[in-house]
Formats: sequence, structure tokens, C-alpha cells
Amino acid sequence: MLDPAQVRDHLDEVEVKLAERGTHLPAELAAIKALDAKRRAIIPDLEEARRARKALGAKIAEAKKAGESADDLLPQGHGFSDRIKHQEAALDAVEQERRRLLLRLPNLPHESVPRGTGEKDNQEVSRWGEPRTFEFTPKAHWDLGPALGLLDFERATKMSGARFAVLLGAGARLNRALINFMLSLHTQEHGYTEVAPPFLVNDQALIGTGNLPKFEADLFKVAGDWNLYLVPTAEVPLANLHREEILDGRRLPLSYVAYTPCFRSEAGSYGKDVRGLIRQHQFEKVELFKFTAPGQSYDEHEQLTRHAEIVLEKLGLPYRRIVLCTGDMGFAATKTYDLEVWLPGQGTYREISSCSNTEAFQARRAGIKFRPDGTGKAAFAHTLNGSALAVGRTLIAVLENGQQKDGTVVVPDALRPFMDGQEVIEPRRS
RNA sequence: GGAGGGAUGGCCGAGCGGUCGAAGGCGGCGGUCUUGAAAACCGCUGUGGGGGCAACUCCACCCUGGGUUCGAAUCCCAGUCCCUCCGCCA
Repeated sequence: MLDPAQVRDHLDEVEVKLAERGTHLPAELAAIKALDAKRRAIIPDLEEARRARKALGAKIAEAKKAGESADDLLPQGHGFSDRIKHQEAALDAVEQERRRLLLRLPNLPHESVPRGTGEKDNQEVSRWGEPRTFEFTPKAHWDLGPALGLLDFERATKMSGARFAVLLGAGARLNRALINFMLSLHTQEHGYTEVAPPFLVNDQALIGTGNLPKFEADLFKVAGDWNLYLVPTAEVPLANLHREEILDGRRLPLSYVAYTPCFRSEAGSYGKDVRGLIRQHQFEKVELFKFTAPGQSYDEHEQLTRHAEIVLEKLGLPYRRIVLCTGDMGFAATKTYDLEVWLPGQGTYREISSCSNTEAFQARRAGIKFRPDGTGKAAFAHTLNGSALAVGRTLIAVLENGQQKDGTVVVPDALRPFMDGQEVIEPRRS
């Protein structure tokens, strides 16, 4: 959520920044400002009424204490409480509407973010690794995987439908190895605390991260009378780990890593990436998440992105880092780096990680504060998230980059301890 | 699924209609004492919002939401969560 005071006091600036990311809501912004003014007008009246009520109560109590009758002190009718109830209801309505509008406004881009209207305006920041030259035509994973018996799309369709896949044999093992490799790396070498969170979360958690109320169509909701959704990313449970808490500033940043499956409806992506494992309703991801003080969040964002890059480097997968332009960023982000891995079978770089700073956007929605020195006034923390990495996409990158002329796949060195020492993936026999 | 019990400040725990934002203890902070520390003693010590340069002041908050009342932490209703017992179950 945007800072309400910012909307009130710097409306023009907010409008410009929202426009930069393609959001034009002048009416909503004006409405928020008007509601804020209304709220500030109601409060003094309400407080005065409550003060008067309190004073009367004290008088009656005193009279009773003195053994006198308080009958003549009692107010006529209910005018008193009715007035307060009226004002309370009015205030409540104003605050609710104000919050409802605020929850639908995206975050504002950071000044270091390039302006632009879409993907074409994203900027490459850096590149690592040299795409391998093949002495044969490399296959895409949707051919390679099924040929090796690792990946089965047809059978997944029978039990679940389109955009699902089954991993088999060394494919399933590779998947598991990647998860363990990533978790071990981040916990042992990058200082993250491992978390195994719930895979179902309630609506409040999703409001906290910015997935609700605006993007309900992207989510899978649990059937029946449950206020629960399948997690679209581990970012949701991780961000809510410290919901409604005041953290000790001396212990910041807090760094967490979690593996979870992720579930997305992919509404609005019909016809896009229909082949292979790129865009599935269910995928797996190892997610990094940090709670930081405001002054440190951009440094930490760079570091967190580095931690994701190191996964690719250890696996020997060429990639590039992109900074998303204002028009291509997600709802909650002020700045986002995407990492794109080289996929030789498709001759292109594809997104494999997205690392964002949301500043206080999620913290404000989820009530996550901190005290700088452990004492004093609490302020909203900043939160960062990043995939490190998307497991399915890493799996296909390993397959496509490691494939050999005879159809087998070389397992990257770093992964072998997690693959029970297996060095080469050969066609599955059983 | 059935039957009970509970939710109060950082923690423990009293309060069960009238200045209660809330006793007491622990913890934390400051002081006295001490060469230093401990112990002992004294004082301070919740959060959010509004107003004032400030000393300060006002309002709200005792799980959440309704209700009763001049007045609710205390009474009533609904919900959430936790605990115990029985049943079922990976």
C-alpha cells in the first residue's frame, strides 16, 4: 500500500510516478485525498463527543459513590450514544473506502528504474557465461525430456489437464537435486534461514503481499467453505512470517529461504508458452526473502540478486541480468531485476528469476515494523523477494545446456552430490 | 465429529459494571550502595492516532466483530485461535 500521507501531501508526484508505470487513476487519487480530508474533519467531533460522555459517566460515578441518586444526571433518551455511533459509523465507512482504494494502487518505481511502457524497454545490466556452440542442432526440452523418459506431458493431462507435467526417473531426481542444491547453497553460504511454510494461505496474507484484492483471477482458491488459497509463490507465506510484528532493528536484515510448490491460474496467458515446462499451473521454486531497514534495502536487493546469480554460475548456465522498466514491473515492486537463462534449444534467454524490492509496500499492508535500535518509535520495514531459482526452468536449462549429440545429458558438477553421484542422464529404461 | 477450559501490557498473572490504561511479580532502563560486579533498596518502563517548538495534552486500544448500559477488560450474542478429554486419521 502506498503511504496515505504521500498521496495526501504529494499527490502530483504520485500521479506522475504512477503514470510512468502505466497506471492512470486521477479520480481514485483525488477520492483518496478527499476521503482523508473527510476523516480528519470527523475525528475532532467524535473525540469531543466521547470526552463529554466520559465526563458524564464520571459525574454519575461520583454521585453514586457519595450515596446520592444519579437519576437527575441521566441524559434524556439516547441522543448521546446515537451521536457517537453515527460518527463512528461515518468514520468507519470513510476509512474502509480509503483503504479499499489504496489497496488497488500499485507501488511507485524507484528513480533508478528506466522509464518505459513494456518489455521492449527493459535494459540489460550484465551478462555471464558464453552460450555453448553445438556441433549438432540442440533440442528443446519438450523434445529432449520426453525422449529421455524424464518428462511426460500427455500423462499429466489425463489426471490434471493442460499446463501440468509429470517428472519421472532421473527427471524427478534432478528436480529434487536442484531444490536441495539451492537450499543448501543459500543456507550454508549465503546466510539464509530455511523455512518450510504452509502451502495454503488466507486472504489476509495475500492482501499483505499485494496479490489481493486485485489479482484474484491469478490464484487457485480451495473449494468449499475455506478462506484459503494455494500459494502462488513462497513470497506470500514468507512476507507474512512477521505480519503484525515489530522487529528488533539491530537484528535486521532477516534473511529467509523457502522451497514451495507454486500454483497459478495463468489467466490471460492463453496461447503463451504452451509448449514445455515454461508456464505451468504448478511449478516449484526456491524463494529468497529479506526484511530490512529502509536505508539498507537497495544494497540488500543487489546482494539478493547476486545470490540468485550464483546458483546459475555454479551450474554453469549462461545468463543475463535485466532491469525491468517502469511499465513492466509487478504491482508491488519499486525495482525488479530479472535473470534470464540461456536456452540453446530455443536459442533465446528466458526468465528464470525475478528479484524485487517492494520497499514498505508490503510492510504497510501486512503491518511489519521495526525499531531501529530496539527501542523508540517503530517504522515500517522494507521487504525484498527473489526466486533463486525457479526449479522447473532451471531443470530445463540444465537439460538443454547439458545435452550431447547422443541424446544424453551431462549433470553439472555442482549438482552431482545431490544426484547420488550421477554424472550423465541416459534414456530411462523402465 | 463430540464434551469441557481459556485468550489481559515484552513475559507471568490479578481484575468479573463506575476515574482501570489496568494490582502484583519477572524482565528491561536509570539511580543509591560498592574498588568493580552481584545482592539489596529507590525511581522509570505498552501501542497507535490527533494537537503543540516544547514541558505537555487529547482520543482509541484488555483476541475480533456486534449488542446491552449514562458508563464494559468486566454482562449478552457471533466468530477466530489455543489447551484438555473422547472419536477418527497421514
